[in-house]
Amino acid sequence: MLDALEVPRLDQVDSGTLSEHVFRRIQAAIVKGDIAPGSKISEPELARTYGISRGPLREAIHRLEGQKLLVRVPHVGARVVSLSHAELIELYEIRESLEGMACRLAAERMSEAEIQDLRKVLSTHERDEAFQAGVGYYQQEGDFDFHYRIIQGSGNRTLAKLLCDELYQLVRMYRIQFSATPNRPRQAFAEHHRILDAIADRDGELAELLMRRHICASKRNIERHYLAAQQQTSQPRGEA
Amino acid sequence: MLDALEVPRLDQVDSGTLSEHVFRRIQAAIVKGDIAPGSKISEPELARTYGISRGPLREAIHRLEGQKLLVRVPHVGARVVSLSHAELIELYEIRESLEGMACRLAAERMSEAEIQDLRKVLSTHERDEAFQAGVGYYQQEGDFDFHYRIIQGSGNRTLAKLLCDELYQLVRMYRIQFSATPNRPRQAFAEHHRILDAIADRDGELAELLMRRHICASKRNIERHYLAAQQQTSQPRGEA
DNA sequence: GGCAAGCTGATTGTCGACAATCTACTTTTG
DNA sequence: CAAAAGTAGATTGTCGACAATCAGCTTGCC
Repeated sequence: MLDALEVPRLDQVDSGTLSEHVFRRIQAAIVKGDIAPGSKISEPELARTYGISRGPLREAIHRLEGQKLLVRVPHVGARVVSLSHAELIELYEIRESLEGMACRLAAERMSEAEIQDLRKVLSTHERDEAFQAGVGYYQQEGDFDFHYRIIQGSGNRTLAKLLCDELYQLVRMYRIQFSATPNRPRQAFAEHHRILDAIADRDGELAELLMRRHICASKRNIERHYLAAQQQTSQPRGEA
Repeated sequence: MLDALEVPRLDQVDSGTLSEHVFRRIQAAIVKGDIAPGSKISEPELARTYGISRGPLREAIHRLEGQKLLVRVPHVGARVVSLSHAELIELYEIRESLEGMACRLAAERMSEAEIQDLRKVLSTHERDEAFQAGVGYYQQEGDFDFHYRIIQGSGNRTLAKLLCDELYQLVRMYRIQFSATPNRPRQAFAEHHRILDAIADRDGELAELLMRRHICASKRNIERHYLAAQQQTSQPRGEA
């Protein structure tokens, strides 16, 4: 009778403050693209939408700004972030450095059980997502996301907070935006496997190198995307 | 007659919101150590101190939390951060990776004028601070700080925002706490010179390596500090 | 006498209203 | 007719008060 009475799902509820609740809802809406990048955030409108006052809403907005999902300018208001090509590349360069380091540490510190567990995650992806032809491959989240697990496995909790709490949702947002690339998922999957092999071999140096190359490949993929989009807008009747 | 009338000091004022103002004041108080690490932040008390209501104060607290100078727990309140030994080391490992990268980029992208300017900053430090025997060497701030300039020179604005807007004040806080180390300032100064030489030579690889070693040396210096403090507390009458 | 339960005081979370500021439109002027 | 100034509306910033929650103490019970 006391199954789940006293324990209020510690990992999901995160305190029942309205601010926290609304923060997560808006976060999801932005990452999923339900609120368009670059669009303006109206405090009174959102407050009505979620049925709360502007107080906790403003708190949520500030936290979203900390996650780089919103850009705020005093006396004007907040807008959903819309990274320029250059800014997105810069973000990936930072990831290259940080996740490369995390991967090296993970190779040195992850337990055998964690490694085996991660291998299981990869094969789950292989089974479930191969059918979807990679459509949803990039929409994995949290513990089901390869990169997320590697970072957690680094053992550097400060690094994990930085990457997973602050930058992760932003990366995820753009990951979803670019998820329509045809062959990239299959390639990324192969790269993940090789990275995990290096970790299992406890070869930190190689693991770091492979992770850096993996992120660099994603970066180039985005660059190709932008280039294609630009050609399409500058020469609209070229191939259409 | 219109010298500085219409232009309200763009770089200093940052909008005249109370929130912004109080944010900067509390930030300075924490970094300088006027508010002790680990001490609790009372909203009503601070609101009285600065003569504002709790609204803008809470906004300032949230921004301080984003800079990792405060740690907040729901329904309990905020405390000034007090990094454990392990967390401080983790922070320096992250700096090693990120500032190493920034230094490589700076070697590739900084203009000759910027390099010459930075050399001037170093010699200013040499003249002014050599007399103070390094007491205030670590209290340089913003554009007068070698690391800050290197990061800005990297040209990666996303990286600069991350390091200078979010992590910088935290680093500065601990830099001030550990500033009493006798020989370290002189050594750090020599290392700065060698890093700048590598940048002037446009040797990105070397510049990155030297910066990483420089930060690693700072890290070891901190470790020595902690070790000494621990020996003193565990064996109080050993050397006293 | 020690420990647990209830209570008191203070603190944090939330709300609605007022003031300062910005955006967009209208009006006026060259 | 175009551009600039003025104005109206809405939005953001700020405030004080009330409700929910937590920390520490007193009280009662074993």
